[in-house]
Amino acid sequence: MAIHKKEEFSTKEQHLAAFAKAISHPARIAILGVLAKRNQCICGEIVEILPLAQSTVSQHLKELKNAGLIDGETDGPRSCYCINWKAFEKFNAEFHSLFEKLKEANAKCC
Amino acid sequence: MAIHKKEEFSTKEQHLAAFAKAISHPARIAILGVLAKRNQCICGEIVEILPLAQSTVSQHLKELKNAGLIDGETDGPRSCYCINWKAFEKFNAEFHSLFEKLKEANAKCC
DNA sequence: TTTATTAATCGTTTTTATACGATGAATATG
DNA sequence: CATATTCATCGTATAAAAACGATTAATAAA
Repeated sequence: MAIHKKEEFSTKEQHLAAFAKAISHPARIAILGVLAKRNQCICGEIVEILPLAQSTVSQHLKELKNAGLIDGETDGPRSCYCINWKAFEKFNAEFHSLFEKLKEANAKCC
Repeated sequence: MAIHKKEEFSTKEQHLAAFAKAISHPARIAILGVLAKRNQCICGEIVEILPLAQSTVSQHLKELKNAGLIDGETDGPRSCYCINWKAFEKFNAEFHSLFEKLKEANAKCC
């Protein structure tokens, strides 16, 4: 990609795109599902459920955390994760708002 | 990535992830904005607006089309694109449903 | 204190994404 | 018919993502 051009778009577009990227892998959607069902759980439990190696799961968790969708805190030698519902809600609203704004813009023009 | 593991997740997870990937780049979100505002337009118009080369825009359009989010048909030497609102609505509903299901699963457990 | 458990990080490999210029095919215009 | 316009595709380069095994750091247990 020689040069990244992502910076040349609006903050809103970048923000929404980053969120979309966070959930653009089935493993990460599956992780959110596990966390929702159990409210919170440690990395090892997720590794047992997903068909992925421990290091790979850890990577996906890191990305979800960077995107703000989950929180994680250490509990002894373990790491306990849970969904950040507030952030998730906010992202959900943002996405819905994109859809509504597109429809609105379209209605104005036609 | 040695081996792809995406296939080992559920169809629903794969489907939603693919949709998220389609809108996971600011350029593609911007393209949707342009299409919504003008209802339909040709590739060249989008190229004039975005800070990207013609071939790059064409690639992004192809991805949006593959994801089903836009339709495109040739009009002489031009290619005219527009948003596939039905598909977009469906994806929007699917995404919203993910959020609701996560909340529901979480409510059951706590 | 030694040992085991847990998970993050490192290093590496392979695949995919992003971006561009150049080419080519199709159609429109002179 | 020759030329110009438009855009998709090709080839290429670089960056990022995805996956794994191995290592390491931290804590718990023996």
